[in-house]
Amino acid sequence: MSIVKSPARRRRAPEIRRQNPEAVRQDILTVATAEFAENGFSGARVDEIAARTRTSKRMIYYYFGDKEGLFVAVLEAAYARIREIESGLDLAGLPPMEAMRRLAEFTFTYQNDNPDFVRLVMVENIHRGSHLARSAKIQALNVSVLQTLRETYERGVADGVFRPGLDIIDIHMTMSALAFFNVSNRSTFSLIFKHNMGSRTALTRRRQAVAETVLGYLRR
Amino acid sequence: MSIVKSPARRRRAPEIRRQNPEAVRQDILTVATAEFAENGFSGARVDEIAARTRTSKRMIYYYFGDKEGLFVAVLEAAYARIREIESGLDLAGLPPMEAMRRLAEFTFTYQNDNPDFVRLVMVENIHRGSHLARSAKIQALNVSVLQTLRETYERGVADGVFRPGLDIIDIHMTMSALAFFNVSNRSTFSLIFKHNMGSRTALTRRRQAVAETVLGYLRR
DNA sequence: CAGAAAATGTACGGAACTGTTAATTTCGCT
DNA sequence: AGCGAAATTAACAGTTCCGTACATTTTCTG
Repeated sequence: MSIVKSPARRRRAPEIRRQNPEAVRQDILTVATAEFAENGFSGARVDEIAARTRTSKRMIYYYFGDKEGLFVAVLEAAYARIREIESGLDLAGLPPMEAMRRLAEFTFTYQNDNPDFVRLVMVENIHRGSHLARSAKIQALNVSVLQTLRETYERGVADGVFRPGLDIIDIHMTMSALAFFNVSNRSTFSLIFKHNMGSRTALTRRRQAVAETVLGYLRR
Repeated sequence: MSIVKSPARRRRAPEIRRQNPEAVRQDILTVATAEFAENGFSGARVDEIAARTRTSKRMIYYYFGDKEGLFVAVLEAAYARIREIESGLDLAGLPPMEAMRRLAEFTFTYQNDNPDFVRLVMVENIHRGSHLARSAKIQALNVSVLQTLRETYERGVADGVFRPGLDIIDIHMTMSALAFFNVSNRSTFSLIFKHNMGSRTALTRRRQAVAETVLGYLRR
């Protein structure tokens, strides 16, 4: 899938170059992320992405092959970003209950602050994960989340604060679902129930409720 | 929005007619529902819908104006369907805890059995609810859900089995989120965690976990 | 500095799509 | 029976949009 190699073999004066493949690639990715998140895969326009870029449409096809290739790259980059930040949480130092609350609240806050990520995942699910299926990196990236979760859960069981016998995947799914839905379904939900889910107070309250819900499921 | 009147004024031999506006309308709606759910709004093709219909493309424009009008009609019909079935649940006769469990399990099961509905809602959320915003019916349809939920919750508080002070919307949101996510994010989630969320046993287990989670949040 | 490879700009082909025009058939009513 | 309205058909106009062909410039290698 990667057409371009890392340009680490040139010898000198790397700063003076007029051409800058990596920057061009990144520029395209940034613009494409916004466009795909806003309009979905079919709704996104390659011409529109090209227009908002500092480069031309020709470059999109040069680096990413076609529209689908571009979307795959966008998805990979988005997942890489969230996992990188997520792995920075230091949960091992906290008591299990606190650690779980922290993880739940982080998940909620991150997704709320990064609606583009949520929207990209929605779009990819509409397409039945067909693009993500091509990426080998994805799975490796996400193993760590379960690892952290498992460790925290088992500490909690040993301490007697969590009930035993639960499935790690279930716990993760519950956290993700509650955090995700708050962003993904905000439009229809707010519309139908005339309830502004995006306001500062609503978010604080909901984050609290989500954490409570997760902990309630775990608590002995 | 309704262009066609109910054709109840003809006198005899209604079965022998060659023209049948209501059937044509319904035929279009059924086909369009599948197409929009499968491919999203932008991905859906009017020509494709027309081809799978017993009628022609011109009829789509005749009855629904344009592609957006067709999508609005599809959404309205989908919501009407789910709410109709939902209102058939008789929760007032059950003790509060049982009633809540029943509601949570129904929500889970319905959404699982009707992925097209879930997908249409996803699509509409990608479009920020712009289509649903035109429909006045939608809000009225959903008031009843909150009504039922409120009544059940208050009975539970009076009985001392639910803790007081909770927000009805929060409860509904939690139920919806857990049920919805299980369908909406199945593709990416299953892919990333190599966990088949669609299998019979996984569904039974998860439905149980979802009910537990909701009740855990409510329990005193 | 030459020659190769990488990167980029321009312009356009042609398929895919939405929506329309105009003409025809069927229906409801008196 | 016959008229006006509703329903339906067929063909197509006008865009939009993905992807490419071709040419050119820039950078790298030896």
